[in-house]
Amino acid sequence: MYERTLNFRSEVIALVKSIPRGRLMTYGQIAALAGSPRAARVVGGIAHYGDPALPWQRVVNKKGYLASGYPGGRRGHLAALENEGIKITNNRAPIESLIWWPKTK
DNA sequence: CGTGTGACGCGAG
DNA sequence: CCTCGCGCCACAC
Repeated sequence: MYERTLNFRSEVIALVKSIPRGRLMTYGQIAALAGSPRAARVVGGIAHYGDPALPWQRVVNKKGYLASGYPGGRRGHLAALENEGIKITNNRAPIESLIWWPKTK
């Protein structure tokens, strides 16, 4: 279906908005839930050019490392995450314990 | 309207 | 263990 692409952007936005404070999701995870498991890059693209008001600070890469293009750089990203109670060590977040799954238990 | 780049991820070598 | 390359979609120019 050709409306898959339109849904993709909407899904990504909806997913990002649904991430609770203090929780994290990965780009690949969001991409997969939005319908394209290998479109992690696209999520990054939406993050940069899309709606800046969304809580993108709760989105990190699979290793838990911070985003380079975040406003203020990794430093700004780090500050935003620590502001939510997430402890960052060496530019990396403990995603294993903070990862958030919207529909999974 | 066509092309390039990007806040990523994973398989192969 | 490491480095390299492809895939994916959106958005800027």
